[in-house]
Amino acid sequence: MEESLLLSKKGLIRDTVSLVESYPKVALTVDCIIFGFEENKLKILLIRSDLEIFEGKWSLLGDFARETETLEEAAHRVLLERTGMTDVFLDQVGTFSDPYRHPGGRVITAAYCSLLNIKHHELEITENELHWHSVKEIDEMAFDHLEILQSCFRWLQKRIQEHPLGFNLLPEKFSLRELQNLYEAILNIELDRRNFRKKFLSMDFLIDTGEMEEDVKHRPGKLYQFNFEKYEKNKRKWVGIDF
Amino acid sequence: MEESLLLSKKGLIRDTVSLVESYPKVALTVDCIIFGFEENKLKILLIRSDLEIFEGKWSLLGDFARETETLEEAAHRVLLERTGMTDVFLDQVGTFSDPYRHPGGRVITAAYCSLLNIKHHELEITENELHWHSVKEIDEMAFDHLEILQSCFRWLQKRIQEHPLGFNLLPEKFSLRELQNLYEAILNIELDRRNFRKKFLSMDFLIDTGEMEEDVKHRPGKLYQFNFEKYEKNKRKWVGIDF
DNA sequence: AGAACAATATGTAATTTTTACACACTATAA
DNA sequence: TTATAGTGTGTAAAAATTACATATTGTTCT
Repeated sequence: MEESLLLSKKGLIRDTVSLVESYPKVALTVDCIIFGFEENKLKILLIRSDLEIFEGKWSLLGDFARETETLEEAAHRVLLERTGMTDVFLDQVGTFSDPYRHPGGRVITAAYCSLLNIKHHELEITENELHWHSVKEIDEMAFDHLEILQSCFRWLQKRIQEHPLGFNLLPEKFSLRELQNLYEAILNIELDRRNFRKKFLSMDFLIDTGEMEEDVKHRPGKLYQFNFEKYEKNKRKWVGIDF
Repeated sequence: MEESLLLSKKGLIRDTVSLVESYPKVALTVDCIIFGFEENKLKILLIRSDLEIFEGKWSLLGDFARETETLEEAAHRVLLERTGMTDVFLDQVGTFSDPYRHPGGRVITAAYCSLLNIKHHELEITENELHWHSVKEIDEMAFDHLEILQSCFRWLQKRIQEHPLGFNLLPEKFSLRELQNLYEAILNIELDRRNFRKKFLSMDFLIDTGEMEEDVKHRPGKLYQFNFEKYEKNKRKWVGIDF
């Protein structure tokens, strides 16, 4: 084999830049699926689509990825730009690549899930009618965003049974009832109050704050905190929640 | 608001094509992580990298995605081109987007996992030294492929405990011992023979073929088949394997 | 042919986890 | 003061998991 600028003696590719330039290029975006929990309902943060073709339809928070950032960084940036949040849990759920999913041409999008506490994050920016929607009531969206949402919802259902992610949706201090409502709402099942309590207390990462609920019109329940430290330490051994 | 070609009266974007054209574009590839099982070891199909910068290093089977195919279609195509297989299970595991993961510039890659039976798929094409490698022995790869492999391996470990995917790695007819070897190899644990048998038989999707192992130098075991139909039917109720 | 060997096949008792409940307690509201 | 609607705790039965023992059926060695 003759040596050249493109190929080495052994026929290996030298000019990787030209190689990459020869690939077809596509637009790449991230979409953030931001879950919250309020009034015992799972909610999601949406904006109005700003495309005429989707006039009136709701859309996920998304943006194209910049040249020098990872998709995860892009998702964090979108989250920051839209909600002002930093330091938040984010997980890649999937990448959606139907060539015709965007009316303007090929756009691939990576979906990132985030769970946050609605009360802790008052919406300061409400451009494009940004606000919380009850997940159950959403039946139509712009692009393939309904499909993406459903995919993320299934992911969440599975995830909260394996990891105590749900705590990110609750206030710092919460009652066992609130925790149970969260699980019931997301999994769409009813759970036995006593067995639920037993299960979570036996996992041993709830801290009794000594405080009680206030402003409830019945006997107030104890308030707990999530022991992140203990959870992180015992993570390996911990297998799941299993309802 | 003035109506224009770009914007509607309400300020909504009309020209979606220009919108997408304004996004930065990146090269997009798929990489196939093809697992197999042989000699009681989990294996993966690799080729030699054809980039000089990675001379001698091993690389996943990958290719850029074409303009009109989904990533999943691209993965199926790669699989077909490299192994001749059609009709195979494929699952998206994740998308890797470090801006510097490819020496020639930004290339995003989506990882797809596939499990197949090595004996059923003799390698006809052996270009680029395509062959099976023991997963345990791989400690260096081209690009970020080692990271991708590890990510897929963890995915597989989790997945075979939730779904009977492992059957795709075995011959059509297999003994319980082979099945146990598979689980032990992938999960890297030892399982009690009697309890393992009990667990799988109670799941009730193994068909006793009536046939026995041959060419073994000890008492031959029964051969079973996986009852895909029954599994599909009871999927919803079935929660997992749980070791 | 017979004995040693190396697996398969099956069973069972003890333990742990899950499930299905009952009842006492404490705040609010009438 | 009492009814009501929650919280907080316990417990017995059922189911699942675990830790084992023993019988069976081939091969191999002498």
